[in-house]
Amino acid sequence: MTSGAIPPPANPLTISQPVLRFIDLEEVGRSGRHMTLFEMMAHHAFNRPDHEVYFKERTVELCHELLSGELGADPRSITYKEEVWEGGGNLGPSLSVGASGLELATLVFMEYVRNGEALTPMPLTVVDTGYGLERLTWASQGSRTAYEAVFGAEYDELRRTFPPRESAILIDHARALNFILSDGVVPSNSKEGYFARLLLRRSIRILSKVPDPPGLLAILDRAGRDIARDFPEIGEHRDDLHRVVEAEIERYAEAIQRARQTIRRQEERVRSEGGQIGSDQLLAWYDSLGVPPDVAVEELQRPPAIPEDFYAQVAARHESERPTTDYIDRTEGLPEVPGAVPPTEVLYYLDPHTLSFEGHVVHAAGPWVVLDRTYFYPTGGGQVADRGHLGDLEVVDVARKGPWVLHRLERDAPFRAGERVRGKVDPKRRTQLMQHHTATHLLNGALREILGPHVWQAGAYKAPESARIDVTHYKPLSKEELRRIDRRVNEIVREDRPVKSYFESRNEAERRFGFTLYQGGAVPGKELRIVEIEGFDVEACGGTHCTHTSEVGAISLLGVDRIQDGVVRLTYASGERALELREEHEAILAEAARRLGVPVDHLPDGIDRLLAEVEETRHAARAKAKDDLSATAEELLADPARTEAVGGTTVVTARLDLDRAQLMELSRLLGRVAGRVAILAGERDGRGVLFVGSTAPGISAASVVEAAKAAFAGKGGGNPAAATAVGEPGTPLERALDEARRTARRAAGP
RNA sequence: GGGCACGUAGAUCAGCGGAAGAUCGCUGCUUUCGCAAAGCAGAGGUCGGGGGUUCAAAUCCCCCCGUGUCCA
Repeated sequence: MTSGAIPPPANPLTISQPVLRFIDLEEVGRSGRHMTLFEMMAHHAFNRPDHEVYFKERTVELCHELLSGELGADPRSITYKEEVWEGGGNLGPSLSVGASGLELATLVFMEYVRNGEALTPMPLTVVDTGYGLERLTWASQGSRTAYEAVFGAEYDELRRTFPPRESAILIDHARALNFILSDGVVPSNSKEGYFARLLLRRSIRILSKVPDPPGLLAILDRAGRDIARDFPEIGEHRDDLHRVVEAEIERYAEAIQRARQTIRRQEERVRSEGGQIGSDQLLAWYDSLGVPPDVAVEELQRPPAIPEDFYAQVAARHESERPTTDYIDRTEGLPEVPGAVPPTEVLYYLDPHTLSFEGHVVHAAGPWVVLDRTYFYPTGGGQVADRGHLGDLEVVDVARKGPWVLHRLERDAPFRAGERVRGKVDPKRRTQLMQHHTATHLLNGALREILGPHVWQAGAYKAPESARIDVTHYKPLSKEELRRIDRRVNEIVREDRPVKSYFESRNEAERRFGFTLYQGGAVPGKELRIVEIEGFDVEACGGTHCTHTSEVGAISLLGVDRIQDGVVRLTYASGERALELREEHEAILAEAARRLGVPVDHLPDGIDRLLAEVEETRHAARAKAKDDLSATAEELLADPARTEAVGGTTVVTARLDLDRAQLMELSRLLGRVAGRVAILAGERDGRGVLFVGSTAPGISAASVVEAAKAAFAGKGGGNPAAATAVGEPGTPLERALDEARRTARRAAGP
């Protein structure tokens, strides 16, 4: 709007909107004036050379009239401080307006565009103002802090239990939470969800510090009551908001519970090693376990002092982090189109059923072709592009760039500008995409209906093979919820409701359907394309859709994932593709049943039997291996050539055709009786392996191996009970074995 | 989006380069009219997945996956 690309909805324009501000979070309750949420009122003017609305003088005049006239401020107390404002590449002078030292408004006059160091005048100048409603309220009442003026009785009520700062934080957070939670934000560990979590957990912490505290839900309700008059959805979503908050309370309690346990164990370990918990450990616990320092200290027997600047130190821990922005440029790889090329008339919006058409080539470069009109749908809104043919050539991709639709052909386009060309959209693919897109809207509607109004689309993707929708939700979907969602969407399909796609003015659409229209994100423009599934779901959407729900065909849910904290993904297919998948699945089941030799309906039992059999076989094999080794052990002990008694120690020496693990097991069996030394040799990949086990007191297996390993250039080691070494290929393993035996004998000898 | 912590038996966790453990739960036996309880015995593990280093990896390194948490 400031650049003039999009016309303002009105000129002059007034707006009033709630604004969330998190950077001053620590100041809330402390400064007496900061809040996480406030109402910002504004009046704007967009001055074109041919149409001057108003600029500096009139703006100041209007502001002054409001403050001194309408609101009755003493004109002598009103101050104007001149500053330079810069933002979004634009800059200009600004005035900070205050009364009796309190800043009430900012008046910005955008005049210049910055290009590096150079400033060029803007094609249109803009008046941008901001008046803080809460500040005006405060100024008009003259109370000690803004909280008393703004929150009134709700604040006073909390003051009976809490100190001023805590009372202010509680009521401030409760008001902000009412807004963000009823706006579809679900508490989570990233992005806006984290702000919701932060506000909730800060509130819970404050409440937990007093005995018998008021309930968080009650505080939220009280804070929401007033604003629900202007924002009715806050009242309407009350029950859903309660469920979201309750889930978060529970989750936090679990996290703290786990953390307490971890803290106790860690202190025990540190103390057993003679150490002590330091304040740096408190920081680490807060960071990784989420446990506030005062809670951690409760668990410790010898707690460190909590640093005064604890939260500043937390911030310092995160200072060196550099957020990388994975900015994806959708127009990357697309060719430049000369500005003189006329924009493409897009016909798929109005008529998704016409798939064969004629158009004129208006631009062609390499494989890319722009037509004057097209029915090809370009990739966008989470729906992949159509395929088909232009003339005899295959269209392999379709993309949108600015006002043009670009068709990419399988090879360089033989067309010249002005040429007439026949386009054919692949009907099977298009039908499937339409079914998946409409199915996505159906799922979105059903999810909101069944899970609650906090559900908001967080992403979607519609391909011919399958489609998926990501929605905000605070816990995993239960089997029962999935079943109900499945039933509900297929019910709407069977009811054959009309799906209407039409254009409507933004204001009118918002008035009729509310902001839930913007499931796919904000859409620019004064006109919106609305896709309305009658009586069920309405969204602003540019995709191609069926005209009746029955055309979608049966929808099969294929999977559900939690893709991140607070976001659930459903994958599904409908129409022909759903049938294909069903056939595939049935074939897999039939084949599995055939291989198991059971009827399909006995498959689970058949698998159980098979698993039991496998288990049994494994058991038997293990037992047999053990028996074999036991037999070997008996043989060795009975063989005078391999077993000798020295003092109270029995030394068993043998070279066997066994691997490392088997040598180890055999040594263990020989060592069942105390006072035995097992010196066993085997081979692996042409290298000699020596394994020594000892249950004889005073004879260390490690020292035996240490003494013997030089004989076969071995590397290895171990502990007093067991040790092993592997030699170089071609070295005499026998010598190592002898050396080990001599060492053991010497150690055992009298 | 980034940092940190954590993934080991059905559950909760210990072990942090040398022969996979504890507690609870489970099964059996002893005891009891029976239950609870106790004692004894036993089953249960590709130590999240994949690479690498090493004579030797649950343990060290790298890459994934999952969970938690803090910060934008």
